[in-house]
Amino acid sequence: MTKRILDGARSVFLKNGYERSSMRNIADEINYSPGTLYFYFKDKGEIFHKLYEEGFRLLLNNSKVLDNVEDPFERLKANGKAYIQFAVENRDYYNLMFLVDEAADYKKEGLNLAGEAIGQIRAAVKACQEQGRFKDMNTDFLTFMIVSALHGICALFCKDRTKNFVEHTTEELMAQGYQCFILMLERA
Amino acid sequence: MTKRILDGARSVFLKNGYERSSMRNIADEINYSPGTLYFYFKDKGEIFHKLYEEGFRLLLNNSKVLDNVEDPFERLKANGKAYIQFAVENRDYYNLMFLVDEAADYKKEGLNLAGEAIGQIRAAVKACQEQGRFKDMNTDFLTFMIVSALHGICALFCKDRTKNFVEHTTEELMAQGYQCFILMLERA
DNA sequence: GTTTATATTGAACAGTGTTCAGTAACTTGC
DNA sequence: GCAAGTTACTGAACACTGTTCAATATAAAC
Repeated sequence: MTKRILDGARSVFLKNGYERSSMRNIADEINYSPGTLYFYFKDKGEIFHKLYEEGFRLLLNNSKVLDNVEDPFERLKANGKAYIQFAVENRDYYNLMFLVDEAADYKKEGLNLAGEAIGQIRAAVKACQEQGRFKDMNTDFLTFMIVSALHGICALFCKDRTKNFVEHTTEELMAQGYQCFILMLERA
Repeated sequence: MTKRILDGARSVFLKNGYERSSMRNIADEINYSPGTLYFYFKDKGEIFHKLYEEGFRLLLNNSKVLDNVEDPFERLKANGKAYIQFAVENRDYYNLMFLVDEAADYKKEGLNLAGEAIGQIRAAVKACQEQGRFKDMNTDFLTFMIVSALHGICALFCKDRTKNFVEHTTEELMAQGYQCFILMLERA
């Protein structure tokens, strides 16, 4: 049962992180012998990739409801907020999706989930421009910049690099830092 | 000779990445027995941390010369540019410094190198504010936002997540994305 | 009931970080 | 010069890692 293995892997990966989880850990979790995992999956990386996909579907489902927001700038703002919220609520998924090297080996093949997520942001940016906002800016570069800012906030959070702002909690930093960013986008 | 070990470790770590480098790899590189490394260093993490420090000194030296730039906003812009340039030219150091979990375990003790780097940005932001710029924004949140944007650009680069912008090269994306960001800061 | 397909095992291989008794090579004191 | 002491270094061993594979058990088909 591949589902049983994935359930075990999810539990172990999201508890200890990818690098610190072993095939034997997963096998023990579901009372399997380590060899059995290789009957259903090519290697550790393939199990990883299934959870990587799972994370993206979660993220994309979260942001799909925001397509209803008509005003493109409001939609852009909501997308960013949802993105950060996803990272906070699913820190371990976020790590798997964006900060584990393993992902790079599988990125090319098949459906491009990261590209789909970026596509949503890009579409909102473009709609903003057609409405008169960000007139003098290149769509791709602006999109990349926005994605970078969002990812930066989440990556600092995921790798525990927020302790240098002693005056504020991590949650406050992320929320208020994002508000700052939005404020700047509004004025640009 | 700790220097000999660090030279070997630097060469191996920066070639294969931290997780994919073994103590035996390092020992082989300098014709030592694996056990010898433990005579000079407590564990793999301690070797890592020495190179982590090395990376920060490199980064801080790069940006120290920018203290001469009198205008605070120009200084801020130059700092960001130098930061991105550092990541491009020292991708593996950047990974070690900001994207390897190991670092978290050593973060607390002694001199806070990351805090020093952030302090420079913060000082420039504050000077900008005293000059009338970013008047209505909180210094810490704005600093965090700027650091996030810079880190986001570099983290996407380091983890090879720039392939979704097929139209442009990675270098172009980083440079132009940063220009976009600067443009927005200018108008805020 | 026998054959065939599917599941599952656990030992084995080469690799990992780490420890440690043993040895070699210098330094010091006389 | 020679013994004592310190420092440097070795390589085997331990428990772990991902992965493979012959052997075995379970289920399905005829």
